Amino acid sequence: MAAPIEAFRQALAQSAARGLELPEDLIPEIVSQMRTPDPGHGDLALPCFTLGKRAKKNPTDVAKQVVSYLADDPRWSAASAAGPYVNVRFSDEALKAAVVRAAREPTYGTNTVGQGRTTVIDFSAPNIAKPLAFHHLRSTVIGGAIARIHAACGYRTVGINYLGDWGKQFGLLATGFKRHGDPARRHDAKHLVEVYVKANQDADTATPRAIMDRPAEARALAERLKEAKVALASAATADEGKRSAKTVKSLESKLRTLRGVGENEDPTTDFDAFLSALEAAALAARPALESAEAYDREARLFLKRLEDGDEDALAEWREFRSTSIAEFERVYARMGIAFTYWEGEASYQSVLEETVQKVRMRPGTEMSEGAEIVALPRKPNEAPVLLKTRDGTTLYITRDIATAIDRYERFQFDRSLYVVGEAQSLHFEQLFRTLTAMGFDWVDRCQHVKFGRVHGMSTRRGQVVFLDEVLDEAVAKAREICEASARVDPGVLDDVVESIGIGAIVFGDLRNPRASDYRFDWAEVLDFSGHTGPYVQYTHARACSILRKAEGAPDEADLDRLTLDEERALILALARYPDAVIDSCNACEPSLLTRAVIEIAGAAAHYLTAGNKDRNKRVLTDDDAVRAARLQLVDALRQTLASGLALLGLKAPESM
RNA sequence: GCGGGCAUAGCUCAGUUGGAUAGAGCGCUGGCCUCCGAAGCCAGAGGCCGCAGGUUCGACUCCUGCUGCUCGCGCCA
Repeated sequence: MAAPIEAFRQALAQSAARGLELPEDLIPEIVSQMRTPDPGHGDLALPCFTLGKRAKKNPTDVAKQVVSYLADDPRWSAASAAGPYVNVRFSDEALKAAVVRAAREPTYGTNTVGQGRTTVIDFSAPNIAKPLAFHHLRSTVIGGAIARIHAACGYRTVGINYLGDWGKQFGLLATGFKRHGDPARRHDAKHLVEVYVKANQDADTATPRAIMDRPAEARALAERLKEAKVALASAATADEGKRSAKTVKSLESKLRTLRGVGENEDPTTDFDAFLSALEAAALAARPALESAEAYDREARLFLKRLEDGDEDALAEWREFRSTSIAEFERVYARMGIAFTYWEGEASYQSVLEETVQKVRMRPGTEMSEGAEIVALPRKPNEAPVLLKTRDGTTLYITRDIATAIDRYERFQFDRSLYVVGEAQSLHFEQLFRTLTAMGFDWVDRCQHVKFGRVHGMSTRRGQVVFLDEVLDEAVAKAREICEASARVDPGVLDDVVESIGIGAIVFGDLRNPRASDYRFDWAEVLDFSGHTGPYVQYTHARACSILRKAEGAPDEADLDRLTLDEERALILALARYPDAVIDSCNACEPSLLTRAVIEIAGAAAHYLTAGNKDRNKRVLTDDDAVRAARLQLVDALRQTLASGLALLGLKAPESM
């Protein structure tokens, strides 16, 4: 299915190139120059600055010339030069012919650019023993959308959920269960999470250790503070003084942050009292550290048993693992997420040693502070790539090297995408660099599809927020509104409110460029007005409602009867949809599609509301021929919104 | 300390890879339900695009410096 706008672009570029006697291979460049102008100017604009350079002519003259080449092409209903810009307007006939019929097909927006090619997408990736939490939302939702979009573009799409199903956290859960677990609730995933949280606290060595380090840290800071104060007193210039003052201030604030609970001494006024308070706390923390270390050892021991193939330990591991997975699947189902494969660290345990060997062969390894690192050139201050700890255990980069190689061997991918937060940029940089150094030429097909953070989600008393509960809250809000409007058949109400509530969350996450951070605000999330998921769903439901009244769109209609400005704007928005699918696929950027869908819904809302004021603009008007054409357009709208929402991971209820 | 990211309307954010008069949602002001769905539509007010330079036909966009916020930085993933 050729994308309508792209066809117009190609035609314009071709006319320009031919007319100016420029080589055909400049066409992609010309196309890339094109812009969607302010609607007052036209439907498509071509700035002629670089084109002028190519033809060695004045851009204003070039624009005039290009316009003259478009004169007898029925594709354009208007073409004009505005200074160095060419503005064209698509002829209504060409536009309608290219869009309305096509958009009524469920295949509208699909294409074949990925035909015969494979994309592997690694996304979501929760840890067994931990809950599917709010912070998994982005990877899950973005990854799911990217996977569906690739499939729509004809790629063979392999979605992999790479579980954190191995490692110390598992030992913590298993050993913690003996102390805190309720045997009757062994298969209750929520209970396992509670146990895990407690076990994690039991074995927390970092906190007591930090408390014990504080006195030394405080002394060092105090020393630096003293120096900074001297520097401040003897500062020769105003600039120097400003810098020193800043240093003093920052050191003082660092000192204050060392202050724990119950220590009210101000380090800047009475340092000795402060220090002795810290020392007392450090002393008191020793037993806590010892017990935490004991629990930690116990957990590591369990992991050792697992690695040695101890059958009892493995049986327990399998049991906990499947309990967790069942819970994950329940939540994924709510969000319409599916994976081709569920894999995990555990399945790569056996190849890790072999992987380390490969790295040792090429590019080689070095020992550093007892750990084995990859021999790679490094930027100053850059952390090395640790292959093995000083205890000889491997780290996650080792596993990622192994999985990357394995995935290439299994799927011969053309793209391998890792939908992981931006915070792990360094890790992926190093992973790809290591793979390159190992001699794999397919590394450039791998991409870290990074996304920004979500700020401001209250972590209720420091605990993680269950994704499930976030969804529930939005669904509850949707129920409230739906019950008030009483428009939905009670038999499907549960499904409908589920679609709307979850849709609001998913759509909200996909609305902005994935790399941007965003602020999570409950008031905003639960407000379904404005350009939200429910807004698009609502528009879809309106279209469905009209089609219901008319008992469907007729098979035949004369599209020339679509003459309203509102109709043209809607058709134009529909026309841009297939390009949005391709663009969002190429850039792995679902927000491009989200925006296109919002544009369509906006144009549709405008059109459908115009009928309130002016009866002649109603879809269900008296003139049969007009009514037939309009019904086809509304059907195209309905279909396109449904397809777009589906690609983004939203359901499209027929009433709400 | 080193490295990355961000700074645009009161708030939350877009800005099509350097193009025309910088947009949207929320909030605010005013209008529209004898109903093709008001979860909607229309109109309006609201901007030193953080600051200072530079690059060129042209800069919110690219470069340099500064300020502020944020994230990451060896044996966790």
